[in-house]
Amino acid sequence: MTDSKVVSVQIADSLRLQILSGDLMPGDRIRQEEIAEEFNASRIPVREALRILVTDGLVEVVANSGAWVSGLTMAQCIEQYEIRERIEPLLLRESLENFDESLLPQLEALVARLEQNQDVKTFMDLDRQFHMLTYSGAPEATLKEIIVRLWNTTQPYRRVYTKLVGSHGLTVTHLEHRLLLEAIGRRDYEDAERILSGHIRRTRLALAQHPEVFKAIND
Amino acid sequence: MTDSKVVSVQIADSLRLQILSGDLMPGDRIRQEEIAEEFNASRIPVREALRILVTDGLVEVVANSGAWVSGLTMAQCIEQYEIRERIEPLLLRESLENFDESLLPQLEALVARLEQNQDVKTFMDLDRQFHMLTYSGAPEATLKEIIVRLWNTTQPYRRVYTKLVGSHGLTVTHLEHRLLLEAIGRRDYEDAERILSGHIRRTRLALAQHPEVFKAIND
DNA sequence: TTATCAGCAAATGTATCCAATGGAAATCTA
DNA sequence: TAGATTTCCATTGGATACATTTGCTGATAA
Repeated sequence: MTDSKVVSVQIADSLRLQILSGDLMPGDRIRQEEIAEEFNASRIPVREALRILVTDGLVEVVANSGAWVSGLTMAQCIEQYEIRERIEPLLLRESLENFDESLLPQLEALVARLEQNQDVKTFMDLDRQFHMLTYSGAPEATLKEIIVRLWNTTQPYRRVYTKLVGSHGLTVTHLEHRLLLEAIGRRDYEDAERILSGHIRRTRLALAQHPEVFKAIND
Repeated sequence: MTDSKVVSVQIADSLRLQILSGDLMPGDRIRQEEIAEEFNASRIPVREALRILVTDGLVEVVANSGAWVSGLTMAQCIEQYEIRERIEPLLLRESLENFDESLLPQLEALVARLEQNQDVKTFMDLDRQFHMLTYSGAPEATLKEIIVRLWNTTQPYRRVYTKLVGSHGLTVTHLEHRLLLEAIGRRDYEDAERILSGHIRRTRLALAQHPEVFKAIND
C-alpha cells in the first residue's frame, strides 16, 4: 500500500530523485510525452506527477506552455534560509521534547562520517540525514513539511556551493554539527536551538558572498 | 491569460472560495464526478484542480480512495500559529522596507470598518485584507506563499472561534490593529514586528483555551 | 453475537483520441 | 530592410472509455 502501485506517484518519486540528485537542474524543461515514454505510461499520470512536484516546490507548471524544474534567484534563496533560520529551531524543539535517545549513536556516526568524507554527493546525503534524524521526534505535520520543502528547493544551490568551497570550507560546519550533537545529548533545547539558528544563518551569509553559485545555475 | 480560460484553474478557484467561505468544511468529501458535473467538464480538469488545492494545503488526496477538505487537529492548528508567529514578522519587515505610503489611508479605513463591524463573515474578510495589505510591499515569493497557505488552512477554525467569542471578544484585536497601523505609519519596523508577533501569539493562546472549536468541526 | 470472506457497486486511476493554445518560422507589406 | 501578419507545428488541455481499487453489504460459520 505504501509501496504505491499508483503510477503517478512512482513517476513523481523518480523525478524528485533526479532533481534532488542534480540530474535535473533548475530551468530544465520537462516534457510530458518524454517522461511518459520513459515510464511506458500515458501522459495523464505524468501530469499528476508534475502537480505533485509543484506541491513539493520542485517544479513550476505554466498553463498551455510547459513545466520546468524550479529555480531560485539569489534573493529568493536567501529568503528561504531566513525562513529556515526562524522555524527549524522550532521543529528541533518539538523533536527534542519527544526524542528517542537510542538514536544518539547514529547521529554520532553521521557526524563522524561527515568529517571524514570528501565527496560532495555524499556530503549532501549525510548532512541531510543528520539534520532529519535530529527532527525525527517531531510530528509529521505542516512544520516538517515546510522545512523539507525548503531543503529541497535550495538543494541545487547548496550542492554547487559545497562543491565550490571544497571539503576544507566545511570545517566550521563540522564544528557546528559537533556542538549541536553535544547539546542534543545534554537535552539542552535552548542551546540546541541557538546553535542550529546560527548554523543556518552562517550558511546563509556564506552563500550571500558567492553570487557566482546562482549565475552558474541560472545560465 | 490571467483570466485563465484553463478549466482546471477555474474549478480550483471556485472550490477554494467555497472552502475559504466555509461552504465546504474540513472533512467534507469531494467527489470528482460530482464536481465535474457541476462544471460541465470531465474528471480530468477536476483532478488537476484537486492537485492545485493540495498545493494550497486546502485538500487532501489519498490514492485510490478520494479527496477531502483538509482539517487540522488542535495541536496542528497551534503549530501553524507558532510558525506564523516566527515568520510573519519577517514578511512584514520585507514589506515595510519597500512600502507604498499611499496605502496608509486604506489601512486606516480597514481598521475603522473592522471596529464597527458586527458580522463574522465580514470580519474574516476585512481582517485578511488588512494584514495582506500590510504585506503588499513584500516580493511574491516563498515566504508570502507559505503564509497565505497558513492563513487558508487555519481559516475554518478562526471563523468558528470568531463566531464563538463574538464582537466584544475582539476588542484587544482592534487595539493591536491600531498599534500595528501606528507603528507602520512611523515606519518603525522593529516595533511593528513585535506587535505582530504578539498579535499572533495572543490569538494562538486564545484558541488553545477553546478546544470546543475543534470538536465542533471535527464532528 | 461476532468475525470473516466473497461479491458487488461506486469511485478513482489510466489510455487513447481530439481540441486548443502559443511560439517560431515564413510570408507579406510599407 | 524592419516590422507586422499569417501559417504551421509542437505541446499541452480536455473528453470519452475502460481498468483497477476500495470498501460496503450481506451471507456464512465459529
